[in-house]
Amino acid sequence: MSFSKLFCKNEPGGGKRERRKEARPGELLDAALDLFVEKGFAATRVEEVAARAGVSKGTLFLYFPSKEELFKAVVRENISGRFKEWGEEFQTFEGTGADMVTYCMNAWWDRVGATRASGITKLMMSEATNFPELASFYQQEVIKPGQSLIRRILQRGIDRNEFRPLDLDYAVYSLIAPMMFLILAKHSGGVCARDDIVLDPKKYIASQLGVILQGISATAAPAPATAPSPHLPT
Amino acid sequence: MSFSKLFCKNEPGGGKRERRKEARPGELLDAALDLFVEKGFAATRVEEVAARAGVSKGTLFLYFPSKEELFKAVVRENISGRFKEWGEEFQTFEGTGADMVTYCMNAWWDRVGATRASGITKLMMSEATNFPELASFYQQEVIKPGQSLIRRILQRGIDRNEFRPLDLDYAVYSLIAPMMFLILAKHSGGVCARDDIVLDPKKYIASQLGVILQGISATAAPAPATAPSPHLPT
Amino acid sequence: MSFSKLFCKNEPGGGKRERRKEARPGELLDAALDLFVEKGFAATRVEEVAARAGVSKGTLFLYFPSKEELFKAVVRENISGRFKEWGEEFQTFEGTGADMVTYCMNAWWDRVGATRASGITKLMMSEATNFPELASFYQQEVIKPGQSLIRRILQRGIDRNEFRPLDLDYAVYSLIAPMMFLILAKHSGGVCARDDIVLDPKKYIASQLGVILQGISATAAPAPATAPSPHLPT
Amino acid sequence: MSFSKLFCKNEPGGGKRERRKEARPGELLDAALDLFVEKGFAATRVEEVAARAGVSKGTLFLYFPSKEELFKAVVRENISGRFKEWGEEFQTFEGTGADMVTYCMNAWWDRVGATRASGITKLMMSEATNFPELASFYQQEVIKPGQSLIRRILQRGIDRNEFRPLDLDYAVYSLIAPMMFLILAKHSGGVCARDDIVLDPKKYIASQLGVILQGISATAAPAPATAPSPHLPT
DNA sequence: GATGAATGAGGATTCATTCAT
DNA sequence: CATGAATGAATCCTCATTCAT
Repeated sequence: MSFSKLFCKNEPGGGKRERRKEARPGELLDAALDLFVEKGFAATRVEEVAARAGVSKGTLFLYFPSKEELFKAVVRENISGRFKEWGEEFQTFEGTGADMVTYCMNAWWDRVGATRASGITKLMMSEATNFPELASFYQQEVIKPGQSLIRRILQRGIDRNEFRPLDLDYAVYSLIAPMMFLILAKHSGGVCARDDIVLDPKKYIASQLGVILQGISATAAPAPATAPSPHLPT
Repeated sequence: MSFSKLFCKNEPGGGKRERRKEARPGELLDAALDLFVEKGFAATRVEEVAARAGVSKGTLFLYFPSKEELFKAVVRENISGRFKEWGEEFQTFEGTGADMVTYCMNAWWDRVGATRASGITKLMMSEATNFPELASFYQQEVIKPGQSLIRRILQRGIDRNEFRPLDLDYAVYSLIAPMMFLILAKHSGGVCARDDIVLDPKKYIASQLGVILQGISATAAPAPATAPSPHLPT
Repeated sequence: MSFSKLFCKNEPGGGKRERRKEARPGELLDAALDLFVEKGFAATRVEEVAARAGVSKGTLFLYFPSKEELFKAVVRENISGRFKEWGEEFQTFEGTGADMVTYCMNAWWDRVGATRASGITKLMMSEATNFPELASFYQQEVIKPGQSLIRRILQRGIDRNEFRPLDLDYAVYSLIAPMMFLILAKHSGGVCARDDIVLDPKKYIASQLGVILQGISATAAPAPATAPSPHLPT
Repeated sequence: MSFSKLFCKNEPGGGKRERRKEARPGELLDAALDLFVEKGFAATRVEEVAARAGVSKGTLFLYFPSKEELFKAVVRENISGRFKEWGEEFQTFEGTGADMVTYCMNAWWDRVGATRASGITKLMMSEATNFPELASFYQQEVIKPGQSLIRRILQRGIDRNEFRPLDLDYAVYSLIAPMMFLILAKHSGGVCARDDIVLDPKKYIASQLGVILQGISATAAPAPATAPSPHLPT
């Protein structure tokens, strides 16, 4: 259930003036998302949010009782609760495990990573400790469904003898970490990747897939036992 | 060269008052690191930092002229400029590429990831846009040397025919992303990983290494061509 | 051109809230003038200024970005740039030099000295070294035009053989010093004049004029040569 | 009775180290005088005073229990209680009234105006309202004795038919205002006089005496009746 | 005595929130 | 509904004063 649905009617009817009026909360949420992602919660001023949405400071408080509630609305609004939908998609998926992983990562990028909503990931990272209830919400709505989905994909590949046996509790991160990193790189002003080499998302995903798929393939030679580092100094 | 070294002499000599004088900046930086990492720059109150360091508000300003300078000092202090040292270590490393990668990731975790200094990664992510000059500094001191080191490790493995040919501009992220993710997971209050399944760092690293090393191995069967997703819907 | 004119429209129209909006800067400047003159810049608290203007602390900062800018505005606002206007008045003045001096001093008192704006003189004295740019401004806007005006008045009298020849570089102070003193006496809590004998401004001016006009008169016997003090001890 | 006499023994005996020690309060008073005159009471930091006196902040509080007491000591120390002494000087003065006035003004300048102690005049002007008890003290010690002295000088001249009859309550200011102005000009960073024409104190005094002495002379033609200004506009 | 590290009350400034228009 | 002027709690920072060494 999307928060903005409560306000933003999709019917195109009505004059431009009226549509704007009705669109206010959505515009505020959009503006707030951008600013919260860019500057963080505390460093974002409500007046700036209002200004970017083209309304006055007071108007913001007509729709959101406080800055904190605005923040929560931004997060809730932009959390893709689409995992059930995706789950069903994969239920009927016909193809190899590799296809499925490939499709999954690309779809995630296209539908979430590449959109403004992906900023929520950075936001949650930065603000989780300041908003524990949002963190819980995020756990329930994103982390757990997301991991479940990935587990099922990997399990399917293992069952089909396409992937080698894996400890799924940890293997999921072989898919999650690269995607998370990509999203963060996009929103973190160049402190994740080199700022002098453009990071092309599609190439990045292809590169990661190349490693991961070979890395979990059942047909590939097993990786050498991870020997303890020979002479690790303190 | 560590910032706090300039202040914090280890000799226990001197009376209580004087000894404290020399320990203050270090104590303040430690307290500030924790709080900035936990709450972010703007949401951290200087009085709280001072209290955690066991001093009063005013004392903090005896050592740092402003909250912003305190923040910069925290970042500078905790950025490990140890890449050169590591580079030399690897120069003389005798072992397989896999050993080297294994050693590298474990060493990174032991020396950086597992320490409080790793919080800087989260901090930079959150505050990079608010402190562009720090972001540049981080680029120069961490991102670029870190990537260089990893490139050299991968190149060595390729040259020795241990690793398959890789586009190094992207392959580096196969090592970086998992480590970054681990560090962030540690500092982000459960919004990176499931909060009901303990994420054991060593197991995580082992799992990642298992995938990565098989994934870049020259002897493993090549990963199936990453076919374009068969029926990706808009 | 008065600063407050930019804000304080005289039309009484508008509701209470709106009317106040336009009156605020003027009210704040008035309150600030009084307090700065009475206590000095540093010893005046912005909250006190706001309270005297009948608003809260925050409101002051709606109109002036800082205490210092408030101070500058107070000075600029109250510096009478009326010397050009006065110059023109004197251009067409028909009367003796004595009339002119008499008129000048009385007009100065009535239009500046007797008003609250005269406090600026004390302010500039006290704060000139703390606000060098304001001191320059005061030089340009008050000191130089004022001296020019007086020079022209004296020169006219000399040209008409009403006044004896005078070194104008110093003679101007025979008019300026008494007026300055009067203004300071008004604003300095009794440390210029005896506090048990009321200093009546008009009588003071008449007395000063009596001495000055006879003192510069061409028809009066020349003052005895200012003999070096006969037995000045160290 | 000079305050610093309590501390500053004049005997030159003792080593350099010891003499410095004994001289501390005097050095602090000197430094404080300069800074209070330059910046005002509130804007002067005790640390700056101490630094200028070459001691540490804590040392200042060994000699003066508070910043306010330091300020009072500065004022008391520098208020010349020499009027009685001067009165006796004039008791036996043999010479014309003009000589006496001339001597008086020059002596005032040499003994007070030209010294650093003259800064007290500016200080009292700026701070009188903040330190009412000092203002009273100044009244008793400076204003009243000073005016008495001048009254006696003028009265003597009138009695000897050298000066025309004068309303002494106001005539005193014909001597006081010019001297006060000169002192203020010296301490007010160029906001009293033009900053592009050097104000030579001796020439200034000569010029003022020229006007004043002719202005109060009994032999000079009376100044024209100070006609009310013919057409003073509102 | 002398020092200067430490303190914390006090003051400038910000900004989320309210509310009269 | 929308506005933006007004508010005042919250926060950074200063600096007179204290006190252990």
